[in-house]
Amino acid sequence: MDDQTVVREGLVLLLELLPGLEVVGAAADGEEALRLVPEVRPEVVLMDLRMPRMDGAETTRRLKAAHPEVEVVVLTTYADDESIFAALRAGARGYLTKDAGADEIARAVAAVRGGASQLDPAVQRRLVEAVAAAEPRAPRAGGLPDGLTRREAEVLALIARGRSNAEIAADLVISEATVKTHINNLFAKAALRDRAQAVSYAYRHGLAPGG
Amino acid sequence: MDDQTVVREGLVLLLELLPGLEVVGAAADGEEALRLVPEVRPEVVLMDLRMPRMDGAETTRRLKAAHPEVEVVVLTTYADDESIFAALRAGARGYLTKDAGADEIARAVAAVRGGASQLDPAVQRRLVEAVAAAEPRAPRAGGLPDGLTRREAEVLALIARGRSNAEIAADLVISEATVKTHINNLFAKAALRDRAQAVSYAYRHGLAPGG
DNA sequence: TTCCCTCTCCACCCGGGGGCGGAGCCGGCC
DNA sequence: GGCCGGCTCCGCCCCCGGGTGGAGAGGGAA
Repeated sequence: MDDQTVVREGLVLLLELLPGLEVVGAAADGEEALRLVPEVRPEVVLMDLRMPRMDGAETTRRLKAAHPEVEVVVLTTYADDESIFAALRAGARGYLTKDAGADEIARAVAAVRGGASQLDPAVQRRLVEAVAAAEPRAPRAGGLPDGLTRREAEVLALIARGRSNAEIAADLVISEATVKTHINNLFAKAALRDRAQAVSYAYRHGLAPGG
Repeated sequence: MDDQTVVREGLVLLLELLPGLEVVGAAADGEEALRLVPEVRPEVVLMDLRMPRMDGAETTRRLKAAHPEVEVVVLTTYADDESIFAALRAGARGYLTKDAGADEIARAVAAVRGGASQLDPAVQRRLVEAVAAAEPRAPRAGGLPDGLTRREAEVLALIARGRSNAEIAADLVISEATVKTHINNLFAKAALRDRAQAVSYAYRHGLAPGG
């Protein structure tokens, strides 16, 4: 799918030449694509990101919602992080730039049909770095930092959830005075000044609920 | 680098046959590799993950710490999530399984030398799915949530760093009154009650420095 | 020009948060 | 038995943080 007619028709011709690959349809924009897919039942959709009326990411999202079995390979000129992650989150499983040759397109299509992926090498690098930069997610089980007790960690988790002392007291069914004691103790142990720093500490050590 | 002598020597022979690729050394385990690298100054290191004495991830971590310019491509039989993410977090920029052909190894080496990556297709799929499943990390450049202004986001980032109002005022070279104004505005926009909730908000939206 | 938004600053109020000292209870360890 | 650490609670003090209302300067858009 591509909004530039010349590009699209050239691409169709190119793809028809490839063995093991059959072009069942072509669309000029997202809305046309969504109409076309139920008719022609493709296994794989090649998707441009920049299109009029509905962009590729949104089209991909709707396409996967309606037809989860259809695999989407993005084929676009842009390879910025924004586009890449938006497309992949929308459900695309391949991502090629338009300087990819016909053989690379064929490999990518074959890969997604086989449950794998074939991405542009630069995109692969972006993903590698995104994964490498992701937090190593501290193990939830045991091992509290700085000698915090279970109760203190529990209070800390509630602080990280934005609860006030009174709310924490209600949550744990203890008095507010006790909450303050726990807080003072954990502040001393973790060298924290106030609850704002405590929230940050909780996130960095994986003690925040869902963080 | 590989601990099985036969495998290692066979690999060396294979790689020597590839154009544009020169084998400058081979090691049986991580410690030997760390000794060898400063001597032979490789551009790219092929790394097995399962090795005696020091595993590939740890070796990669130390190698990148001592020689950040050296690129590491993992070449292993295992492609479970655990191994993949551990290796990439350790600093590897390529990941191949041992059913990769010589040409794929050559492509991977060339890719990392060129600042890109060439991963095993199955590994690519794992990364794509990891990224797709990851929380929609708000884009750092532009696109602030809930209509926050740049200044408000700046103040928020400092709050998330645990700074007091007075410290934030000093950091931004404005009065504390202005800081309080920004804070009140961003609290209203983001529906926050206090700075503890603000820190949590900052982390969830990727506005916290390093979070 | 006019209007709106952003950024800047002021004064006032007050309630929650944080510091400090002290205390009792319980269970585990020496 | 004695001791220690965790959990519970109390009172007191004080200041930072947050709410409100108001105001002026500068810039961009209509």
